[in-house]
Amino acid sequence: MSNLSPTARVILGFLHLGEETGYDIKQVTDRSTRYFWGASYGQIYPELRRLEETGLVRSRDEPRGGVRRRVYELTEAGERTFDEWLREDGPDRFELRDEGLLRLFFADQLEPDGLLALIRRRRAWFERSLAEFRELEEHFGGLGDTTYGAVLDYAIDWMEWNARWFAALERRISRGETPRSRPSQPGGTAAPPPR
Amino acid sequence: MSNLSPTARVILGFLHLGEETGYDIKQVTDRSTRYFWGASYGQIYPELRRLEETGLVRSRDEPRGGVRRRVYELTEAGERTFDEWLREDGPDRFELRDEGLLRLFFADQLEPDGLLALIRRRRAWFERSLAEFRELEEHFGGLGDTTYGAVLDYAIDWMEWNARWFAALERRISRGETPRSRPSQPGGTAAPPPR
DNA sequence: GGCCACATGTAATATGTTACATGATTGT
DNA sequence: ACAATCATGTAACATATTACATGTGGCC
Repeated sequence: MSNLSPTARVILGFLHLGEETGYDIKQVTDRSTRYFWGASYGQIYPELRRLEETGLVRSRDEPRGGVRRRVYELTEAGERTFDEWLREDGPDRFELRDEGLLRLFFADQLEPDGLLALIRRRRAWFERSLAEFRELEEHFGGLGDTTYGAVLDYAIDWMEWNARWFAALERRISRGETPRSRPSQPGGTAAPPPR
Repeated sequence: MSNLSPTARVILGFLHLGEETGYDIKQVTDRSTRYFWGASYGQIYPELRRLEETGLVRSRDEPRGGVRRRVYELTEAGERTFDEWLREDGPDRFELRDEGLLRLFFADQLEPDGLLALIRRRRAWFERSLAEFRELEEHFGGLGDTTYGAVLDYAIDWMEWNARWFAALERRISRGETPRSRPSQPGGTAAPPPR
């Protein structure tokens, strides 16, 4: 029963991967897990000290020149706890806060043009997101056959799927059709299989 | 510039749709917006009073027998504010907290069987979710050509897509293949962890 | 009598972001 | 000289969940 806070997991994970300081962890989360599990300084630094009290990490001062710098690493207990969490069969937290979806949910009072604008903005947002993830992929140069690479694949596929879904809805609305096309799939096309 | 808190939007939306009491709003969010925008009593009741102070809603006591009951409705200012929010061109909050994805991200240290178990659980979770949404659809008997019906369609399609994506990943791993099927970068077998 | 649904509310707790304060080093 | 980056940290605020307290009315 690992009683880790969600942020603690991110921290243990990145210490495991070799990150050293709280600053490092923040930098790397901002380019990776941010999209499904963020962390701010206000969480990271206090959590690092809690983890040290619990004995899951240890630290030492390792200044770079005059820059104060505290380097952390996992203890054996930390490695074990992290590994246990990875294998645990508990329910995974899954939470979404999506204001665009909320708007669409309540959008029946909008005239077609208003609705169309809303959908168009959403599709555009997903397309920008997609471009962002593709840049990330390019920046990291492939990431090899790693599971974090697979997560990036997932993000890219997901954004593509979203862009397509809302493009299909957009077409329907702009043709003067109603927002639902059931029982057939949007645009008549089934969701694309993962590559 | 509507300065509504997210929960306030949900409340205005459901009052607009005809819900009356804080209790009603909680019931209906639990069967609908919960998946992308939840609300608990601890938010709803205080928020209703704040909205009344701001003049966006008005209320009266309307007991049912001896059961105390406070009925709310939108004022004109409330309707206007809500409509403005629907049309606003601001950025929409989009936040995801997905522990399963976090696990997959860090799963490189697992042996194939451990990884497979993780993926299988995730696929199963999406399949249960899908069934849940389908039940919802059945329960509501179609929902007609409404935008909230379209949101339910979206949820169903999305869960289907997820189940399929992870089923594909599962197949790859169970065949002894690597987690990624993308054309990988030339020269690179094992890329170093992100630094 | 006991349980469930209706109905309102608060307190404690958890979780998290933002803004700010501090200071060294590196590059322009 | 100044901006950016490295690096640590805290305080204030925002947001939200959970658990609890309270009570009516209907049903078996």
